Parts: sequence; structure tokens; C-alpha cells
Amino acid sequence: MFARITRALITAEEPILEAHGLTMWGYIVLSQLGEQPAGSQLALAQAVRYDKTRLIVLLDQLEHAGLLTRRPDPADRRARLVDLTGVGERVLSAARVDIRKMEEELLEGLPRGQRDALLCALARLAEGAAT
Amino acid sequence: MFARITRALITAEEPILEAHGLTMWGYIVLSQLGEQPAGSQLALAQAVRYDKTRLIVLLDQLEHAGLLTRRPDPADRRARLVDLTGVGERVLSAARVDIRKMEEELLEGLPRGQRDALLCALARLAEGAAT
DNA sequence: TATTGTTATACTCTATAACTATA
DNA sequence: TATAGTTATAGAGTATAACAATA
Repeated sequence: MFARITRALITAEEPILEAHGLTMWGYIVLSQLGEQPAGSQLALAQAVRYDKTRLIVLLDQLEHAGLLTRRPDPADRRARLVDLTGVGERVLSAARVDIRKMEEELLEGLPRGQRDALLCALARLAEGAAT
Repeated sequence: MFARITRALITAEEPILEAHGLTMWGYIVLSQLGEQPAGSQLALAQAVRYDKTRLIVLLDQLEHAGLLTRRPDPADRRARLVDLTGVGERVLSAARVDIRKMEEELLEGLPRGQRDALLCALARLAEGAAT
């Protein structure tokens, strides 16, 4: 059931994100950066569970699109700090609005109590999945 | 959250299935056949949402392993009926026992009411995802 | 002409290994 | 020596196109 719902969610999300010029992983990375700027690209890759070598080309694209910046960490010049730009923040929040709307519609069919329990349980399982 | 939980589930399931000599898609196909024997390979592919061309090589493997049989449909000789063998049923139910055990452990942390609501909501969402 | 099963091919996604620059 | 970032390459997974048999 989880796999089936996830696939349906991805199918529903992709055209929405494409309308904002984003890929699925691009959106995930921007979302993560929206929560906290990345101390390093490696940390960012681990936070979103994405391969660090693929993250690089993704960051190349997002940087080229002006959605984020990369600058050497003054404390460790091997590492690079990644920050959202103003444009990146606006694209992210605009995409998030549409994604949230889609999610709301999906959950509309569920009774209120069941819906709250679902979200609570999902959060706990997702947190458990991190370990 | 759905994607993260799904990935964690797959990670947890793979070693279990491997112990029974099954792949993830092999288990999915056997499970589907356990619910209802397939009227055709195409119908089976659509039921589990798997590419029909990939299903063929998967069925080749499962048939070669003695877990299922393929025979021409007398009513439409283009199509082939797919049935679980006795061995296939035993392997399926043995694997399912272990998978269910893992799932139970995962849900153990949730309060009873939340857990029931989760399963009910998942079933409804998964059903909705079919359309 | 359309459909089932099949094969071969091309393509995308993902993981591995090797290199550089810093520490 | 170990780590962050990078690149190139190999591999797995997936989708596309074409074909034979049957409807």
C-alpha cells in the first residue's frame, strides 16, 4: 500500500513541479535547504538520502537556474555551503503551495479523525525510518 | 513521508525475501496470483502495475524455479493462464509470514487507535491510487 | 486491424571507482 | 591518512520499438 500510494503521489506531483521548472529531487533538495541551509553538500545528501555524486549535478542545475548558491566554507575550505537565493525561496514556496493543495485534495475523502491519526502515524514511522 | 517509509520498508523486506529466494517484484507477482490466478500476463502486469515486457522475464524465472505454471488459455490461444504451483503457494505463504512479522514490529510502537486508523486510511488511499 | 506474448534495443537512473584539493 | 567535492565509467532498472501468433 505504501509503495502504491507513493507511486501515485509521485505521478501527481511531477506535473505540478514541472510547472515550476523543478524535478522531484530538485524540490526535495530545495525543501531541505528551506528548513536549514546545508553545512556541506555531503550533509545535504545524507539529509535527503540522495547519492552525493548525483547531488552534485543536481546542484549544478539548481545553481545555474539561480535557485541556490555555493560558496566555500571559511572554516573548512574543502566543504561548500549551500544557500537558497531569494528566487529559490520564492520558487520553493510557490511549488509547495500547489503540492500542499494536491495533498489536501487527496486527504479530503478521509474523516477528520482518521486523517489526523494518519498524519501522526506517518510522522512517527518516517522518523523511525531515519534510523 | 510516504516515500521515506516506502524506501525503509523495501530495505527491510529485501533480506527477508532473499531468504526465501524471492525478489521484491517476484513476491508482488506471487501475492497477486495468490489472490486470483491471472487470466493473462497482460492482466497480471496491469494488476501489479509492472511493465509487461519485464514481467515476461520475471515469469520465466519464477516458472523455472517451479513456483508457477503458464499454459495457453483454451478460450484465447494468444493469452497464457498463469497459476501458482503448490511449491509457489508454500513459498509465498512462508515469505508472507516473515513479512507480516516485520510489519507487526514496525507498527508496534503506535497506539492501537492510531494504528487502526492508519491501516484504514492507507487502504482507502491505495484504493484511490488505483484510479 | 487489433491484441498477447516475446525479443532486442535504447534510454534513464543509480552506484562504483578514481582523481583533486584541502585537512 | 582521511574527508569534501568532482568526474567518468559501469551497472541495474526501465521504457520503446518491432516481430510472430492469434483473434
